[in-house]
Order: sequence, then C-alpha cells, then structure tokens
Amino acid sequence: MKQKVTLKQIAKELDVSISTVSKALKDSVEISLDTRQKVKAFAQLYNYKPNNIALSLKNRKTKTIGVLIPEIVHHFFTTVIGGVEKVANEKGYNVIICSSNNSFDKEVINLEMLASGSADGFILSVAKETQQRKDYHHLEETMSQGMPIVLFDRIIDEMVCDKVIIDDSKGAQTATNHLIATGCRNIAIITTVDYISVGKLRTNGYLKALRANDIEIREDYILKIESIEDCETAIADFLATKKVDAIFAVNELFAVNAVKVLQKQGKKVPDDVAIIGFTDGILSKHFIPSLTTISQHGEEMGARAAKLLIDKLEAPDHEPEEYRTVIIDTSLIERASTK
Amino acid sequence: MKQKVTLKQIAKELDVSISTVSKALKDSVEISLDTRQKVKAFAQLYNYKPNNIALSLKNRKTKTIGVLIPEIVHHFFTTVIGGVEKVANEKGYNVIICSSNNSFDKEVINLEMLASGSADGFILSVAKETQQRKDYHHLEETMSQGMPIVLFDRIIDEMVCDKVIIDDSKGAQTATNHLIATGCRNIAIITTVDYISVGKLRTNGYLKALRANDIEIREDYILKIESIEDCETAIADFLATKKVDAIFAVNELFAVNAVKVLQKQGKKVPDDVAIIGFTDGILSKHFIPSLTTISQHGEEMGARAAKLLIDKLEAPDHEPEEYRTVIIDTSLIERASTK
DNA sequence: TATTCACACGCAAACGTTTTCGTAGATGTA
DNA sequence: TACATCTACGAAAACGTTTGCGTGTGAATA
Repeated sequence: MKQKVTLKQIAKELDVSISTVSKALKDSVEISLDTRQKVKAFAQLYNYKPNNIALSLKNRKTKTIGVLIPEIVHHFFTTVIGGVEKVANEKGYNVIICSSNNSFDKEVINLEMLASGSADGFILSVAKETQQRKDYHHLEETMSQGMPIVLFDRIIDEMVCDKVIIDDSKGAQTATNHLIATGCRNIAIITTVDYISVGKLRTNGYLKALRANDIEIREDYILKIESIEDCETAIADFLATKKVDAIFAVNELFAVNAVKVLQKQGKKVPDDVAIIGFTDGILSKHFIPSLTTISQHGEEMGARAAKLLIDKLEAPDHEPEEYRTVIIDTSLIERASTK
Repeated sequence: MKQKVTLKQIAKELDVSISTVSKALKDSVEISLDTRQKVKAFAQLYNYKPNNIALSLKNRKTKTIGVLIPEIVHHFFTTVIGGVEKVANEKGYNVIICSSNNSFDKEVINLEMLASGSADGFILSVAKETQQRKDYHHLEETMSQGMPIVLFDRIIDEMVCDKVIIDDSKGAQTATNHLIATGCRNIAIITTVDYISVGKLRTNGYLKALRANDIEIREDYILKIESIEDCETAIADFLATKKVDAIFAVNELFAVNAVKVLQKQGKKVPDDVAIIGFTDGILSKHFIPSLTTISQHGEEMGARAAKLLIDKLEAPDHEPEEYRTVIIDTSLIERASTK
C-alpha cells in the first residue's frame, strides 16, 4: 500500500532540498523555471497534497470549526449545521461536529477534546443538563485560552461572547397574535419546563401577547412538559377537561401530539381547535393537516454564527474585544392547522 | 487573553527540560517523585492539555474518523452518525462530518480535504451524482494512500472495501409480503429512478415477492420518481387511474405523499389502500395514520461501520488485507397504515 | 583514593511544513 | 584581475510532542 508522499520524498527523488521543492510548488521566483516545472510534474504524478496536520502545527491554527449541539438527530440542529457548513466551506474552513446528547459531562469532554488542537473556535448550543447546572467553567476556560465561542439558540445570558438567537418571545407573540387574529380567545400553551431557556422565553411571549390583547391569563391553560417521551398522555390529560379553541405548542412534537389527542376526542383542526407550532420541520410540513408554525430559519442561524466566528478568528490580534448578539427574524408560516 | 500552555512553557517556569516535564506528566520512574509532583501541580494549575495536532503529527495518526454523507438534514443519516459517534467516542476517536449535498464535486473536495491529514479513515455514503457518474477515482486514491474507507447504505459494488448495508431487496420483500399477507393483491410501488442503488434493490425485492406469490407484475403499477420535490403531483397522476389496494413506498416522503393523495381522493388508509414505507423516521412514527415501515436500524449501521473502520485502523500493518460486508437486518414495524 | 553504579535529568531526533537567511558559483563591471 | 552582483539553491529553525540514549553527580564499594 502506497503511503502519502511528502516533500522530503520528492526532494530525495529529484535530488534537491526540501526547501527547493516547497518553493517550487509555490512558484517562487527563487527557483529556476526548469526546476519548478520538474518538481510540479513530479508532485502531480505522485499526487502530492500538503499535510494539513503539519500546516496546523506550524501555523498554530487548524482552519476547522467545532460545532457542538445537544442532539444530532434533530431537524433544527441539522439545518443549523447546514448553514455553518456552507459559509465555513466557502471560507476554507472544515467543520467538525460533536453532540453532547444533552449531557453535561459529554459536553465538557467533547469541548476539551476539540479544544486541545482540533478546532480554532466553536459554535455551540448548550446541553439541557448544562442549563440546569448553570456550570459553564468549560466554556469560560475554552474562551480564556483564546478560542472564541459563538452560542446559538440555547444560549447562556451570563456568558460574554458572540450569540445568535431568534427572538423567541417575539416569535411566540407572533404565534399567539395569529391565533387571536383568527378569532381564538381560549388559547392554551403546551411548553417545556422553565430551565429550558427557549421554552421559558416562548411562554413569556405567549403571556405578553395575551396581556396586550386583554385576554385573561389562565394558569390552567399552561401545560409544562418535562419529558418529551410521554407527552401524549400528558397532553391528553391536560386537554380532557379544557374547552380551548386554540393551542400554541412550543415545538413540533407537542403540536403533533396535540392534534393526535384532539382527533381522538373527535375534534377538528383547525375548525374546533386551531394549532400553531414552533420550528419548521419535516413534520410540520408534511403532517395532515400541515401545521402553521413559526420558522426559526435554522440555516440562517448557522450561517450567521459561522460568519461571526470566522470574523473573530480572522480579526487581527490587537483588535479590541467586542461581542455581538445577532437576532434572527422568525417568520410565520401559515398552513392548514389555523383558520 | 491567555494562550494555551505548552510543555516548553512549563519547563521554562520550573527550570527543567521539556523532556523532564513530559516524562513527569507520564509518571516516568526516570523522574524523581519530587519533580513529578511539582510538574503535575503546575500543569494542573495552568490546565495543561497535550496538543493534539503535535501528537497527530508525531504519531502519524489523527484519531479521528471522517464521515461523509450525501445530506446532513436527513433523519436516517443522522441516526447513522449517532451510531458512529457512539462507538468512536468509546474508542477514543473523534468524528468529523461533512456532507456532499449529493454533489460529486463536493464529495471529491471534502474527501481530499479530510484525507490530507484530518482523518485516519472514512465512513461514507456516496452522493447521488457519484452514483450516476460512476467515477470513483477519489475513493480509490484515498484507499491507495493507506486510508481505509467503509461504505454504507449507498455503496458501490465495484469498490473493494468494507461495507455496511441492509438487505434492501429482502427488506422490500418483507414489506411486500406483509401487504400480501394482509390480503392485498393489487400492490403498487413508488420508487426512485434506477441509478439510485437502494431504490433499484428495493424495486427488485418488490418484484421478487410478487413473483414468489404468483401475483402478476404490472408495469403500470410501478412509479419511478426522479425528483422528490414534485412527487405529490407525480403520485396524484399515477394514482388517478389505478385501482390498487396497497402501496409500497421506498421512502418516507413517498409514503406520506401517497397518503395525502389518497385522502384527497376520499380513500381511507389502510381500509381502502394499505401503505407501507421504508426507513423509520420521525414522519412514519408521528404521522396519522402512523406508518407501517421497514426499519433500517441506522444507528446500528453506524456503529458497525465504525467498528469495521477502527478494526482496520488498529490492525497491525502486516495483517493481510481482508474486506468485510456487514448486512444489517431490517425489521418490520407494524403500525396503523396497514391492515 | 579510585572505581562503579544508580539516579535524575537533558539532548536530540523525528513527524511535515514554511520561511528566513546564508552562500557557492556564475556573470558582469571596472 | 579584483570586486560586485545576481541567480539558484540549501541549511536550519520553528510549531509541540515523545522517547532512546547519553551524562553529570553523588554515594557506595573495593
């Protein structure tokens, strides 16, 4: 089996020095045209490619971006990755992806692993467990070692770094307002427990919209779900007694399960109960009825995050530190689950 | 901003040599207990982590696995990645993911990028375009440079390398047999164009099952779809004139769209027409009716692929070359779309 | 006192690059 | 002929590790 060919080998074969080969391949005028051509021909023949590892070591940068997400099997996060990849590749960066599986420990391990030489900077959405613990030492440490971090979606307010988010509260208001505008008044919300930052923000947006429209806020119209696994029974219990005419679900799965429960109750969506979701995933698009939803524009989030990170990576050293928070606009996608 | 601390810096601070520091951190008996403790304390204080890049260069291996898939926003592929990640991390490997976006050129570029130092070996599912072109020089070249490749799902028969696949034909037979067993006789198939290897294999399985059960094969019951975008109209046209009592769809989206079309025609699933899909994704699980389907066990595929690759990476050099093809069992998941 | 021997440590090479600087030889100039 | 000036190339350092081997120091032995 052939091995990768190195400058050294080419040099030896052609009986010149390593530096000559290196310069020749770079078309340096220092080297005679003759030698240049000879070297290039030889390099092409043996398919020479400079060794990235050696370059990384020499240049003290890897030209790769580490992406750390809570779940890899998740439509929203993969769209974000798509966005990151796109601008990263355009700018000559590699993307390396790890998932924390929502575990604090795995987040720490993966970050340290990547931080010790595999990536120049990070794009990260924090694990559920990390949000609970409020332990961010691994992030602080990484940053203090000179590696920039861009947080997205599930961010940490206390951290001083670049961030890309959507205005979850505003998105939730848009959703709620849409329900109100289409004539609904008894609007329930199916949301997550409060330590999930985005869940809390969306709940707040819902409350704000109700208040702004002088609609009474009823605590018993708020369902906070802890575990996504048995959300259907939770939703069924919740809806069994309520007489709502609309539901705002803070994610796709809640929305779909709400529809399921309603259909079992013999209720029609959207005629009896309108439903609006959050996140524009596969389910929302293809479900019957297709779901009206708030799009988070994951790809754009990823693209913006990558831009922020690369800007920071390529900024001259003396540049004063300055952190930015980009807020991506959400948009309402009207489909068949609302009137 | 602090920089990462190196052996050199520690050595300087403690006024010993670099080698002493290195050995001390490794608890070498060569170094006095005293010095060892001093060095370790200092290293911990400054959060010393060996630089992976330097190690990679020295050891001539990166301890990372490159995964190249056609699409990143795709449930099946992400489950595969999950499986890869799991066993890779267990064995101390990093995983770096790139998507080809089904483009031949991007596949070549990404592979070359990763091959020039970023990864020791690859797990890869080939792009649609590559399957059309039948140009595999980039794969051959990578392998000839000593980097093993494990192909999965969309593989290339002609390539000599490790492979992990499901028995697509058998899975399709299982699906078709299930339809037959539940009383269906007029079974249509919605499949892809032939150059997609898995599509072709599934079509073959369907045909085999029909033959084995002495059911007439009707060419007009076979719909081959080129572009997934406007599959709904294609399916609508197809089903407008046919009187079928069952449909086998080779992927989730075809299945879902078939349901959609049927409902518009006023037909009931599964009572009027039974539907079975392929791939156990989010849609199949949560759709109403939930879809009976053939599970490909993506996570297991990924895990097995990773194992194969790591085995090859860690095999002693003189080991004779030997390539294996692992066939993952599919399984039938019965849900509400069949009788 | 001379020799031996652990002990504790340092030197240097190697991995594959890039780049600065030095220089041998050829050519030109006075 | 003596010197300056190019031209074309090579040597070496640096990036951060690991590791085999060499070695100065002191103590123990003869």
